[in-house]
Amino acid sequence: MRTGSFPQNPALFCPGTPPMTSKRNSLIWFRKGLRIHDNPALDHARRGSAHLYPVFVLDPYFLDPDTSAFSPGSARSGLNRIQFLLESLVDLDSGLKKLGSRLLVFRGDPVQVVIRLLKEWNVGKLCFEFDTEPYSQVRDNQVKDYASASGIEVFSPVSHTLFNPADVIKKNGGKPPLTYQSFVNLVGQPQSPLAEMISWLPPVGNVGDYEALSVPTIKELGYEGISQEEFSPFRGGESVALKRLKESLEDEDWVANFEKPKGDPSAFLNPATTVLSPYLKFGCLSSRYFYQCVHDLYKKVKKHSSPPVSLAGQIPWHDDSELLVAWREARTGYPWIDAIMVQLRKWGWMHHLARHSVACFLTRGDLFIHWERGRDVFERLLIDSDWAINNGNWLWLSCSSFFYQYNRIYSPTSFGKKYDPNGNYIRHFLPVLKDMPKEYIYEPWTAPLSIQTKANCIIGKDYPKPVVDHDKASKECRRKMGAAYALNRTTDGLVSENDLNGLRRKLEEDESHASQFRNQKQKVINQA
DNA sequence: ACGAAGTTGCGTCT
DNA sequence: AGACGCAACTTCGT
Repeated sequence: MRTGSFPQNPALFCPGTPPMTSKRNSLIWFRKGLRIHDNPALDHARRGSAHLYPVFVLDPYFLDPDTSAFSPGSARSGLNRIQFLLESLVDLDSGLKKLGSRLLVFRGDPVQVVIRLLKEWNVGKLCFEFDTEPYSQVRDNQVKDYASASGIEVFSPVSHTLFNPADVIKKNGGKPPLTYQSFVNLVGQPQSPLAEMISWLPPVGNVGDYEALSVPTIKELGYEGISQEEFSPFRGGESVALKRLKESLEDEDWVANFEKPKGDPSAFLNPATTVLSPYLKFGCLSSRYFYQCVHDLYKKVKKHSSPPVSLAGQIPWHDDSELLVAWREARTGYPWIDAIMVQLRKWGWMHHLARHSVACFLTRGDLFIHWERGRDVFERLLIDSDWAINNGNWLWLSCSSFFYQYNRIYSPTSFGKKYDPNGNYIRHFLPVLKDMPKEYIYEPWTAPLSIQTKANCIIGKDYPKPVVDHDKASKECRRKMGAAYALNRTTDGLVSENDLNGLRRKLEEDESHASQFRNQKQKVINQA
Protein backbone atom coordinates (compact mmCIF):
# COMPACT_ATOMS: atom_id res chain seq x y z
CA MET A 1 0.00 0.00 0.00
CA ARG A 2 1.35 3.42 -0.88
CA THR A 3 1.94 5.79 1.92
CA GLY A 4 -0.42 8.67 2.01
CA SER A 5 -3.16 6.76 0.26
CA PHE A 6 -6.46 8.38 0.77
CA PRO A 7 -9.14 6.65 2.80
CA GLN A 8 -11.81 5.11 0.63
CA ASN A 9 -14.62 6.48 2.72
CA PRO A 10 -13.90 10.07 3.70
CA ALA A 11 -16.93 10.09 5.95
CA LEU A 12 -15.08 7.87 8.38
CA PHE A 13 -12.60 10.64 8.96
CA CYS A 14 -14.97 13.51 9.43
CA PRO A 15 -13.99 15.72 12.33
CA GLY A 16 -15.81 14.88 15.49
CA THR A 17 -16.61 11.35 14.48
CA PRO A 18 -15.57 8.96 17.21
CA PRO A 19 -13.06 6.29 16.29
CA MET A 20 -14.13 2.75 15.37
CA THR A 21 -17.22 3.92 13.55
CA SER A 22 -16.55 1.32 10.89
CA LYS A 23 -17.30 -1.28 13.53
CA ARG A 24 -20.58 -0.04 14.84
CA ASN A 25 -22.99 -1.32 17.38
CA SER A 26 -26.14 -2.75 15.85
CA LEU A 27 -29.51 -3.59 17.31
CA ILE A 28 -31.85 -6.24 15.95
CA TRP A 29 -35.33 -5.67 17.28
CA PHE A 30 -37.37 -8.88 17.23
CA ARG A 31 -41.20 -8.75 17.19
CA LYS A 32 -42.36 -11.34 14.72
CA GLY A 33 -39.64 -13.07 12.67
CA LEU A 34 -38.62 -15.10 15.74
CA ARG A 35 -36.03 -17.16 13.91
CA ILE A 36 -32.41 -17.40 12.81
CA HIS A 37 -32.96 -18.91 9.36
CA ASP A 38 -33.84 -16.65 6.42
CA ASN A 39 -33.91 -13.54 8.56
CA PRO A 40 -32.83 -10.56 6.42
CA ALA A 41 -32.98 -8.09 9.31
CA LEU A 42 -30.72 -10.27 11.46
CA ASP A 43 -28.39 -10.93 8.54
CA HIS A 44 -28.00 -7.23 7.81
CA ALA A 45 -27.61 -6.35 11.47
CA ARG A 46 -24.66 -8.65 12.02
CA ARG A 47 -22.63 -7.44 9.06
CA GLY A 48 -19.91 -4.91 9.80
CA SER A 49 -20.90 -4.73 13.44
CA ALA A 50 -18.57 -4.89 16.42
CA HIS A 51 -21.45 -5.68 18.71
CA LEU A 52 -24.95 -6.89 18.07
CA TYR A 53 -27.74 -6.42 20.57
CA PRO A 54 -30.66 -8.82 19.95
CA VAL A 55 -33.67 -7.32 21.69
CA PHE A 56 -37.24 -8.32 22.37
CA VAL A 57 -39.57 -6.00 24.27
CA LEU A 58 -42.49 -7.51 26.17
CA ASP A 59 -45.30 -5.11 25.36
CA PRO A 60 -47.97 -4.58 28.05
CA TYR A 61 -50.43 -3.77 25.26
CA PHE A 62 -50.37 -7.44 24.30
CA LEU A 63 -49.25 -9.12 27.50
CA ASP A 64 -50.62 -7.48 30.65
CA PRO A 65 -53.19 -9.72 32.35
CA ASP A 66 -56.80 -8.63 32.03
CA THR A 67 -59.06 -10.40 34.46
CA SER A 68 -62.19 -8.93 32.89
CA ALA A 69 -61.59 -10.70 29.56
CA PHE A 70 -63.79 -13.62 28.57
CA SER A 71 -60.95 -16.12 28.81
CA PRO A 72 -57.58 -16.23 30.65
CA GLY A 73 -55.05 -13.89 29.08
CA SER A 74 -54.48 -10.24 28.32
CA ALA A 75 -56.96 -7.79 26.86
CA ARG A 76 -55.90 -8.83 23.36
CA SER A 77 -54.51 -12.31 23.55
CA GLY A 78 -55.62 -15.59 25.04
CA LEU A 79 -53.12 -17.43 27.22
CA ASN A 80 -52.40 -20.06 24.56
CA ARG A 81 -50.87 -17.53 22.21
CA ILE A 82 -48.94 -15.82 25.01
CA GLN A 83 -47.56 -19.21 25.99
CA PHE A 84 -46.65 -19.87 22.35
CA LEU A 85 -44.81 -16.54 22.18
CA LEU A 86 -42.82 -17.23 25.35
CA GLU A 87 -41.82 -20.67 24.04
CA SER A 88 -40.75 -19.09 20.77
CA LEU A 89 -38.60 -16.58 22.67
CA VAL A 90 -36.92 -19.29 24.76
CA ASP A 91 -36.12 -21.15 21.55
CA LEU A 92 -34.81 -18.00 19.86
CA ASP A 93 -32.58 -17.30 22.86
CA SER A 94 -31.17 -20.79 22.70
CA GLY A 95 -30.59 -20.47 18.94
CA LEU A 96 -28.74 -17.19 19.49
CA LYS A 97 -26.66 -18.72 22.28
CA LYS A 98 -25.43 -21.43 19.92
CA LEU A 99 -24.01 -18.58 17.83
CA GLY A 100 -22.34 -16.91 20.79
CA SER A 101 -25.07 -14.35 21.33
CA ARG A 102 -28.24 -14.21 23.41
CA LEU A 103 -31.65 -12.58 23.55
CA LEU A 104 -32.00 -9.45 25.67
CA VAL A 105 -35.54 -9.19 26.98
CA PHE A 106 -37.08 -5.97 28.26
CA ARG A 107 -40.49 -5.00 29.48
CA GLY A 108 -42.38 -1.80 28.81
CA ASP A 109 -43.59 0.46 26.04
CA PRO A 110 -41.51 -0.70 23.06
CA VAL A 111 -41.08 2.79 21.62
CA GLN A 112 -39.64 4.15 24.84
CA VAL A 113 -37.54 1.08 25.55
CA VAL A 114 -35.98 0.85 22.10
CA ILE A 115 -35.20 4.57 21.90
CA ARG A 116 -33.58 4.40 25.33
CA LEU A 117 -31.49 1.43 24.26
CA LEU A 118 -30.41 3.13 21.03
CA LYS A 119 -29.04 6.01 23.09
CA GLU A 120 -27.57 3.92 25.88
CA TRP A 121 -25.69 1.54 23.60
CA ASN A 122 -24.58 4.08 21.03
CA VAL A 123 -26.28 2.11 18.29
CA GLY A 124 -25.40 3.03 14.71
CA LYS A 125 -27.63 0.54 12.91
CA LEU A 126 -31.16 -0.53 13.77
CA CYS A 127 -32.75 -3.52 12.01
CA PHE A 128 -36.26 -4.89 12.31
CA GLU A 129 -38.69 -6.73 10.05
CA PHE A 130 -41.32 -4.55 8.39
CA ASP A 131 -44.78 -5.05 9.89
CA THR A 132 -47.96 -3.94 8.14
CA GLU A 133 -50.39 -4.08 11.07
CA PRO A 134 -51.85 -0.73 12.12
CA TYR A 135 -50.60 -0.90 15.71
CA SER A 136 -47.14 -1.89 14.50
CA GLN A 137 -47.04 0.88 11.91
CA VAL A 138 -47.65 3.57 14.53
CA ARG A 139 -45.10 2.00 16.88
CA ASP A 140 -42.43 1.48 14.25
CA ASN A 141 -42.78 4.90 12.69
CA GLN A 142 -42.10 6.55 16.04
CA VAL A 143 -38.91 4.55 16.47
CA LYS A 144 -37.91 5.05 12.84
CA ASP A 145 -38.42 8.81 13.09
CA TYR A 146 -36.24 9.03 16.16
CA ALA A 147 -33.54 6.86 14.61
CA SER A 148 -33.45 8.77 11.33
CA ALA A 149 -33.29 12.10 13.12
CA SER A 150 -30.38 10.77 15.17
CA GLY A 151 -28.42 9.61 12.14
CA ILE A 152 -28.96 5.93 12.89
CA GLU A 153 -29.17 3.63 9.87
CA VAL A 154 -32.53 1.86 9.74
CA PHE A 155 -33.03 -1.39 7.82
CA SER A 156 -36.59 -2.72 7.78
CA PRO A 157 -37.10 -5.42 5.15
CA VAL A 158 -40.38 -7.07 4.16
CA SER A 159 -39.83 -10.69 5.15
CA HIS A 160 -42.95 -11.76 7.03
CA THR A 161 -44.87 -12.41 3.81
CA LEU A 162 -43.88 -13.78 0.41
CA PHE A 163 -44.76 -10.50 -1.25
CA ASN A 164 -44.79 -6.87 -0.26
CA PRO A 165 -48.46 -5.85 -0.02
CA ALA A 166 -47.60 -2.32 -1.17
CA ASP A 167 -45.98 -3.70 -4.35
CA VAL A 168 -49.00 -5.86 -5.09
CA ILE A 169 -51.39 -2.91 -4.80
CA LYS A 170 -49.09 -0.75 -6.91
CA LYS A 171 -48.90 -3.41 -9.62
CA ASN A 172 -52.70 -3.58 -9.65
CA GLY A 173 -53.03 0.13 -10.35
CA GLY A 174 -53.43 1.26 -6.77
CA LYS A 175 -56.16 -1.19 -5.84
CA PRO A 176 -55.93 -4.50 -4.01
CA PRO A 177 -56.76 -7.47 -6.27
CA LEU A 178 -60.18 -8.92 -5.41
CA THR A 179 -59.79 -12.49 -6.59
CA TYR A 180 -57.17 -15.09 -5.85
CA GLN A 181 -56.46 -15.68 -9.54
CA SER A 182 -55.79 -12.03 -10.25
CA PHE A 183 -53.53 -11.96 -7.20
CA VAL A 184 -51.56 -14.97 -8.43
CA ASN A 185 -51.23 -13.55 -11.95
CA LEU A 186 -50.02 -10.28 -10.51
CA VAL A 187 -47.35 -11.37 -8.07
CA GLY A 188 -45.32 -13.95 -10.00
CA GLN A 189 -42.61 -15.77 -8.08
CA PRO A 190 -41.57 -14.78 -4.57
CA GLN A 191 -37.96 -13.99 -3.71
CA SER A 192 -35.80 -16.90 -2.63
CA PRO A 193 -34.85 -17.22 1.01
CA LEU A 194 -31.33 -16.16 1.99
CA ALA A 195 -28.86 -18.67 0.61
CA GLU A 196 -26.45 -18.45 3.51
CA MET A 197 -27.30 -20.07 6.84
CA ILE A 198 -26.23 -17.73 9.63
CA SER A 199 -23.22 -19.38 11.27
CA TRP A 200 -21.76 -16.52 13.27
CA LEU A 201 -22.95 -13.44 15.11
CA PRO A 202 -21.05 -10.53 16.63
CA PRO A 203 -20.87 -10.66 20.43
CA VAL A 204 -23.37 -8.77 22.54
CA GLY A 205 -21.79 -5.53 23.77
CA ASN A 206 -21.83 -4.07 27.24
CA VAL A 207 -25.44 -3.94 28.35
CA GLY A 208 -24.82 -1.08 30.77
CA ASP A 209 -27.21 -0.13 33.53
CA TYR A 210 -30.25 -1.70 31.97
CA GLU A 211 -30.79 -5.14 33.22
CA ALA A 212 -31.96 -7.48 30.54
CA LEU A 213 -34.41 -10.10 31.74
CA SER A 214 -34.49 -13.69 30.78
CA VAL A 215 -37.63 -14.88 29.03
CA PRO A 216 -40.33 -14.88 31.71
CA THR A 217 -42.72 -17.68 32.48
CA ILE A 218 -46.48 -17.28 32.24
CA LYS A 219 -46.50 -16.92 36.04
CA GLU A 220 -43.84 -14.21 35.98
CA LEU A 221 -46.01 -12.29 33.54
CA GLY A 222 -48.66 -12.20 36.24
CA TYR A 223 -50.79 -15.18 35.26
CA GLU A 224 -50.75 -16.75 38.68
CA GLY A 225 -53.19 -19.49 39.54
CA ILE A 226 -54.65 -19.80 36.08
CA SER A 227 -56.39 -23.07 35.55
CA GLN A 228 -57.01 -24.26 32.07
CA GLU A 229 -58.26 -27.76 31.50
CA GLU A 230 -56.45 -28.38 28.28
CA PHE A 231 -53.59 -26.36 26.81
CA SER A 232 -52.77 -26.09 23.16
CA PRO A 233 -50.80 -29.15 22.05
CA PHE A 234 -48.65 -26.98 19.77
CA ARG A 235 -45.34 -25.77 21.21
CA GLY A 236 -43.78 -22.53 19.97
CA GLY A 237 -40.33 -21.90 18.51
CA GLU A 238 -38.13 -22.17 15.44
CA SER A 239 -36.84 -25.66 16.32
CA VAL A 240 -40.34 -27.12 16.57
CA ALA A 241 -41.34 -25.28 13.39
CA LEU A 242 -38.47 -26.74 11.35
CA LYS A 243 -39.08 -30.20 12.79
CA ARG A 244 -42.77 -29.96 11.95
CA LEU A 245 -41.96 -28.76 8.45
CA LYS A 246 -39.52 -31.63 7.93
CA GLU A 247 -42.07 -34.19 9.11
CA SER A 248 -44.77 -32.72 6.87
CA LEU A 249 -42.48 -32.87 3.85
CA GLU A 250 -41.54 -36.49 4.46
CA ASP A 251 -44.89 -37.66 3.11
CA GLU A 252 -44.24 -36.54 -0.45
CA ASP A 253 -47.48 -37.94 -1.85
CA TRP A 254 -49.48 -36.11 0.75
CA VAL A 255 -47.73 -32.80 0.02
CA ALA A 256 -47.91 -33.20 -3.74
CA ASN A 257 -51.60 -34.08 -3.80
CA PHE A 258 -52.77 -31.81 -0.99
CA GLU A 259 -55.97 -29.99 -1.92
CA LYS A 260 -57.14 -27.56 0.66
CA PRO A 261 -60.93 -27.91 0.30
CA LYS A 262 -60.64 -31.67 0.70
CA GLY A 263 -59.15 -31.64 4.18
CA ASP A 264 -61.03 -33.22 7.04
CA PRO A 265 -61.94 -30.56 9.61
CA SER A 266 -62.85 -33.15 12.22
CA ALA A 267 -59.37 -34.72 12.23
CA PHE A 268 -57.65 -33.59 15.43
CA LEU A 269 -55.35 -36.39 16.58
CA ASN A 270 -53.62 -36.11 13.21
CA PRO A 271 -54.76 -32.77 11.80
CA ALA A 272 -55.45 -32.73 8.06
CA THR A 273 -53.19 -29.73 7.48
CA THR A 274 -49.60 -28.99 8.49
CA VAL A 275 -50.45 -26.73 11.47
CA LEU A 276 -47.57 -24.50 10.46
CA SER A 277 -49.75 -21.39 10.59
CA PRO A 278 -48.86 -20.37 14.18
CA TYR A 279 -45.16 -20.69 13.29
CA LEU A 280 -45.66 -18.55 10.19
CA LYS A 281 -47.64 -16.04 12.24
CA PHE A 282 -44.76 -15.49 14.67
CA GLY A 283 -42.12 -15.94 11.98
CA CYS A 284 -40.63 -19.02 13.67
CA LEU A 285 -40.79 -20.37 10.14
CA SER A 286 -39.92 -18.23 7.12
CA SER A 287 -42.76 -18.13 4.58
CA ARG A 288 -40.19 -17.96 1.79
CA TYR A 289 -38.31 -20.98 3.08
CA PHE A 290 -41.59 -22.91 3.42
CA TYR A 291 -42.57 -21.96 -0.12
CA GLN A 292 -39.21 -23.04 -1.48
CA CYS A 293 -39.31 -26.40 0.30
CA VAL A 294 -42.74 -27.22 -1.11
CA HIS A 295 -41.71 -26.15 -4.62
CA ASP A 296 -38.51 -28.19 -4.49
CA LEU A 297 -40.69 -31.17 -3.65
CA TYR A 298 -43.02 -30.37 -6.55
CA LYS A 299 -40.05 -30.42 -8.94
CA LYS A 300 -39.00 -33.76 -7.54
CA VAL A 301 -42.33 -35.57 -7.78
CA LYS A 302 -43.38 -34.01 -11.11
CA LYS A 303 -47.12 -34.59 -10.70
CA HIS A 304 -48.76 -32.38 -8.09
CA SER A 305 -51.92 -30.40 -7.34
CA SER A 306 -52.02 -26.86 -8.73
CA PRO A 307 -52.62 -23.87 -7.07
CA PRO A 308 -59.76 -6.35 -0.03
CA VAL A 309 -61.91 -3.36 -1.01
CA SER A 310 -65.06 -3.06 -2.71
CA LEU A 311 -67.29 -3.74 0.24
CA ALA A 312 -70.70 -5.07 -0.55
CA GLY A 313 -72.36 -2.25 1.30
CA GLN A 314 -72.77 -2.18 5.04
CA ILE A 315 -75.03 -4.91 6.26
CA PRO A 316 -77.23 -4.11 9.26
CA TRP A 317 -76.14 -7.08 11.29
CA HIS A 318 -78.21 -8.25 14.18
CA ASP A 319 -76.79 -7.02 17.49
CA ASP A 320 -77.53 -9.80 19.94
CA SER A 321 -75.01 -10.22 22.73
CA GLU A 322 -76.69 -13.31 24.15
CA LEU A 323 -76.40 -15.18 20.89
CA LEU A 324 -72.85 -13.92 20.49
CA VAL A 325 -71.91 -15.21 23.94
CA ALA A 326 -73.65 -18.54 23.25
CA TRP A 327 -71.48 -18.89 20.15
CA ARG A 328 -68.31 -17.79 21.91
CA GLU A 329 -68.88 -20.04 24.93
CA ALA A 330 -69.78 -23.11 22.86
CA ARG A 331 -73.44 -23.13 23.89
CA THR A 332 -75.26 -22.92 20.55
CA GLY A 333 -76.73 -26.37 20.96
CA TYR A 334 -75.19 -27.49 17.67
CA PRO A 335 -72.49 -29.97 18.71
CA TRP A 336 -70.46 -29.48 15.52
CA ILE A 337 -70.31 -25.72 16.12
CA ASP A 338 -69.74 -26.00 19.87
CA ALA A 339 -66.99 -28.60 19.54
CA ILE A 340 -65.12 -26.29 17.17
CA MET A 341 -65.45 -23.40 19.61
CA VAL A 342 -64.09 -25.61 22.41
CA GLN A 343 -61.11 -26.58 20.27
CA LEU A 344 -60.52 -22.90 19.56
CA ARG A 345 -60.52 -22.10 23.25
CA LYS A 346 -58.45 -25.05 24.38
CA TRP A 347 -56.02 -25.49 21.51
CA GLY A 348 -56.02 -22.07 19.86
CA TRP A 349 -56.14 -23.83 16.52
CA MET A 350 -58.69 -25.59 14.36
CA HIS A 351 -58.88 -26.76 10.75
CA HIS A 352 -59.74 -23.96 8.32
CA LEU A 353 -63.02 -25.60 7.26
CA ALA A 354 -64.00 -25.76 10.92
CA ARG A 355 -63.29 -22.02 11.07
CA HIS A 356 -65.53 -21.58 8.03
CA SER A 357 -68.34 -23.47 9.72
CA VAL A 358 -68.41 -21.35 12.87
CA ALA A 359 -67.79 -18.06 11.03
CA CYS A 360 -70.63 -18.73 8.63
CA PHE A 361 -72.89 -19.79 11.50
CA LEU A 362 -72.21 -16.58 13.45
CA THR A 363 -72.69 -14.23 10.50
CA ARG A 364 -74.56 -14.84 7.26
CA GLY A 365 -75.60 -18.45 7.93
CA ASP A 366 -77.59 -18.42 11.16
CA LEU A 367 -77.11 -15.77 13.84
CA PHE A 368 -76.57 -12.78 11.53
CA ILE A 369 -74.14 -11.17 13.97
CA HIS A 370 -71.49 -8.72 12.77
CA TRP A 371 -68.33 -10.40 11.50
CA GLU A 372 -66.22 -8.03 13.61
CA ARG A 373 -67.57 -9.65 16.78
CA GLY A 374 -66.35 -13.03 15.56
CA ARG A 375 -63.08 -11.63 14.33
CA ASP A 376 -62.34 -10.26 17.81
CA VAL A 377 -62.93 -13.67 19.40
CA PHE A 378 -60.64 -15.37 16.86
CA GLU A 379 -58.04 -12.61 17.20
CA ARG A 380 -57.85 -13.28 20.90
CA LEU A 381 -57.92 -17.07 21.01
CA LEU A 382 -56.09 -18.29 17.91
CA ILE A 383 -52.40 -18.99 18.33
CA ASP A 384 -51.92 -18.26 14.62
CA SER A 385 -54.12 -15.17 14.42
CA ASP A 386 -52.65 -12.72 11.95
CA TRP A 387 -54.29 -9.33 11.70
CA ALA A 388 -54.54 -9.21 7.91
CA ILE A 389 -55.49 -12.86 7.40
CA ASN A 390 -58.05 -12.80 10.19
CA ASN A 391 -59.80 -9.66 8.93
CA GLY A 392 -59.66 -10.86 5.34
CA ASN A 393 -61.12 -14.26 6.15
CA TRP A 394 -63.98 -12.80 8.17
CA LEU A 395 -64.79 -10.39 5.35
CA TRP A 396 -64.77 -13.41 3.09
CA LEU A 397 -66.84 -15.79 5.19
CA SER A 398 -69.45 -13.18 6.06
CA CYS A 399 -69.83 -12.30 2.35
CA SER A 400 -68.85 -8.72 3.13
CA SER A 401 -66.10 -8.71 0.52
CA PHE A 402 -64.24 -10.99 -1.94
CA PHE A 403 -66.83 -13.76 -1.76
CA TYR A 404 -70.44 -13.11 -2.62
CA GLN A 405 -72.32 -16.38 -2.96
CA TYR A 406 -74.30 -15.93 0.19
CA ASN A 407 -76.73 -18.69 -0.72
CA ARG A 408 -73.97 -21.20 -0.06
CA ILE A 409 -74.39 -21.76 3.65
CA TYR A 410 -72.56 -24.35 5.70
CA SER A 411 -74.93 -26.66 7.52
CA PRO A 412 -74.14 -26.86 11.26
CA THR A 413 -75.13 -30.53 11.20
CA SER A 414 -74.49 -32.20 7.85
CA PHE A 415 -71.18 -30.50 7.03
CA GLY A 416 -69.36 -32.15 9.92
CA LYS A 417 -71.25 -35.42 9.52
CA LYS A 418 -69.87 -36.06 6.08
CA TYR A 419 -66.31 -36.12 7.44
CA ASP A 420 -66.91 -37.69 10.81
CA PRO A 421 -70.14 -39.71 10.83
CA ASN A 422 -69.34 -41.25 14.19
CA GLY A 423 -68.81 -37.86 15.83
CA ASN A 424 -65.38 -38.63 17.33
CA TYR A 425 -64.42 -34.97 17.11
CA ILE A 426 -67.54 -33.93 19.02
CA ARG A 427 -67.02 -36.66 21.62
CA HIS A 428 -63.49 -35.43 22.29
CA PHE A 429 -64.22 -31.72 22.65
CA LEU A 430 -67.72 -32.06 24.12
CA PRO A 431 -67.35 -35.01 26.51
CA VAL A 432 -70.88 -34.40 27.77
CA LEU A 433 -72.03 -35.96 24.49
CA LYS A 434 -69.52 -38.79 24.44
CA ASP A 435 -72.13 -41.50 24.98
CA MET A 436 -74.72 -40.11 22.58
CA PRO A 437 -75.41 -42.61 19.78
CA LYS A 438 -73.99 -41.52 16.47
CA GLU A 439 -77.49 -41.31 14.95
CA TYR A 440 -78.18 -38.33 17.20
CA ILE A 441 -74.80 -36.82 17.98
CA TYR A 442 -75.09 -34.01 15.42
CA GLU A 443 -78.72 -33.30 16.40
CA PRO A 444 -79.00 -34.47 20.00
CA TRP A 445 -82.28 -32.61 20.57
CA THR A 446 -83.94 -35.12 18.26
CA ALA A 447 -82.94 -38.07 20.44
CA PRO A 448 -85.81 -39.65 22.39
CA LEU A 449 -85.67 -38.95 26.11
CA SER A 450 -84.86 -42.60 26.83
CA ILE A 451 -81.74 -42.32 24.66
CA GLN A 452 -80.77 -39.04 26.29
CA THR A 453 -81.16 -40.61 29.73
CA LYS A 454 -79.07 -43.61 28.74
CA ALA A 455 -76.37 -41.31 27.32
CA ASN A 456 -76.33 -39.30 30.55
CA CYS A 457 -77.05 -36.15 28.62
CA ILE A 458 -80.46 -34.50 28.85
CA ILE A 459 -80.84 -31.85 26.18
CA GLY A 460 -81.86 -28.56 27.74
CA LYS A 461 -80.19 -29.55 31.01
CA ASP A 462 -76.78 -31.13 30.42
CA TYR A 463 -76.36 -29.72 26.93
CA PRO A 464 -78.34 -26.80 25.46
CA LYS A 465 -81.12 -26.94 22.94
CA PRO A 466 -80.22 -25.28 19.65
CA VAL A 467 -80.33 -21.47 19.93
CA VAL A 468 -81.88 -21.19 16.48
CA ASP A 469 -83.65 -23.46 14.03
CA HIS A 470 -81.09 -23.68 11.24
CA ASP A 471 -83.62 -24.12 8.42
CA LYS A 472 -85.59 -21.04 9.38
CA ALA A 473 -82.59 -18.98 10.46
CA SER A 474 -80.62 -19.61 7.30
CA LYS A 475 -83.61 -18.70 5.14
CA GLU A 476 -83.95 -15.45 7.09
CA CYS A 477 -80.25 -14.76 6.63
CA ARG A 478 -80.49 -15.33 2.87
CA ARG A 479 -83.36 -12.90 2.70
CA LYS A 480 -81.52 -10.23 4.69
CA MET A 481 -78.37 -10.65 2.66
CA GLY A 482 -80.46 -10.34 -0.49
CA ALA A 483 -81.99 -7.09 0.76
CA ALA A 484 -78.60 -5.67 1.71
CA TYR A 485 -77.11 -6.62 -1.65
CA ALA A 486 -80.06 -5.18 -3.54
CA LEU A 487 -79.67 -1.89 -1.69
CA ASN A 488 -75.97 -1.87 -2.43
CA ARG A 489 -76.73 -2.43 -6.11
CA THR A 490 -79.35 0.30 -6.43
CA THR A 491 -77.11 2.83 -4.69
CA ASP A 492 -74.06 1.77 -6.69
CA GLY A 493 -72.17 0.87 -3.55
CA LEU A 494 -72.65 4.28 -1.98
CA VAL A 495 -75.02 3.38 0.81
CA SER A 496 -75.98 6.44 2.87
CA GLU A 497 -76.89 6.44 6.53
CA ASN A 498 -80.45 7.12 5.46
CA ASP A 499 -80.53 4.14 3.11
CA LEU A 500 -79.11 1.98 5.84
CA ASN A 501 -81.72 3.10 8.35
CA GLY A 502 -84.43 2.35 5.82
CA LEU A 503 -83.07 -1.14 5.33
CA ARG A 504 -82.74 -1.62 9.06
CA ARG A 505 -86.38 -0.60 9.56
CA LYS A 506 -87.51 -2.89 6.82
CA LEU A 507 -85.64 -5.83 8.25
CA GLU A 508 -86.90 -5.10 11.76
CA GLU A 509 -90.46 -5.02 10.53
CA ASP A 510 -89.91 -8.50 9.27
CA GLU A 511 -88.32 -9.40 12.56
CA SER A 512 -91.71 -10.63 13.77
CA HIS A 513 -91.35 -13.47 11.32
CA ALA A 514 -87.74 -13.81 12.28
CA SER A 515 -88.52 -14.26 15.95
CA GLN A 516 -90.18 -17.51 15.05
CA PHE A 517 -86.83 -19.00 14.23
CA ARG A 518 -85.62 -18.54 17.75
CA ASN A 519 -86.23 -21.37 20.18
CA GLN A 520 -86.82 -19.42 23.36
CA LYS A 521 -83.18 -18.61 23.47
CA GLN A 522 -83.30 -17.03 26.93
CA LYS A 523 -84.05 -20.35 28.57
CA VAL A 524 -81.60 -22.23 26.45
CA ILE A 525 -78.65 -19.93 26.86
CA ASN A 526 -78.81 -19.80 30.63
CA GLN A 527 -78.54 -23.54 30.84
CA ALA A 528 -75.58 -25.88 30.66
C1' DA B 1 -75.18 -7.66 -23.39
C1' DC B 2 -73.69 -12.05 -22.46
C1' DG B 3 -71.26 -15.92 -20.67
C1' DA B 4 -67.75 -17.80 -17.82
C1' DA B 5 -65.43 -18.01 -13.60
C1' DG B 6 -64.98 -17.50 -8.83
C1' DT B 7 -59.67 -20.90 -3.05
C1' DT B 8 -63.50 -25.01 -0.41
C1' DG B 9 -72.64 -25.62 -0.22
C1' DC B 10 -76.64 -28.65 0.24
C1' DG B 11 -79.75 -32.24 -0.90
C1' DT B 12 -80.94 -35.75 -4.04
C1' DC B 13 -80.29 -38.93 -7.49
C1' DT B 14 -77.62 -42.36 -9.76
C1' DA C 1 -68.09 -40.88 -5.56
C1' DG C 2 -69.91 -37.89 -9.15
C1' DA C 3 -73.59 -35.31 -11.54
C1' DC C 4 -77.32 -32.27 -11.21
C1' DG C 5 -80.75 -28.86 -9.61
C1' DC C 6 -81.26 -25.49 -6.40
C1' DA C 7 -81.19 -20.15 -6.57
C1' DA C 8 -78.14 -16.89 -7.63
C1' DC C 9 -74.09 -13.48 -5.88
C1' DT C 10 -70.17 -10.32 -8.33
C1' DT C 11 -66.40 -9.56 -11.40
C1' DC C 12 -64.10 -9.96 -15.58
C1' DG C 13 -63.44 -10.86 -20.45
C1' DT C 14 -65.43 -10.78 -24.91
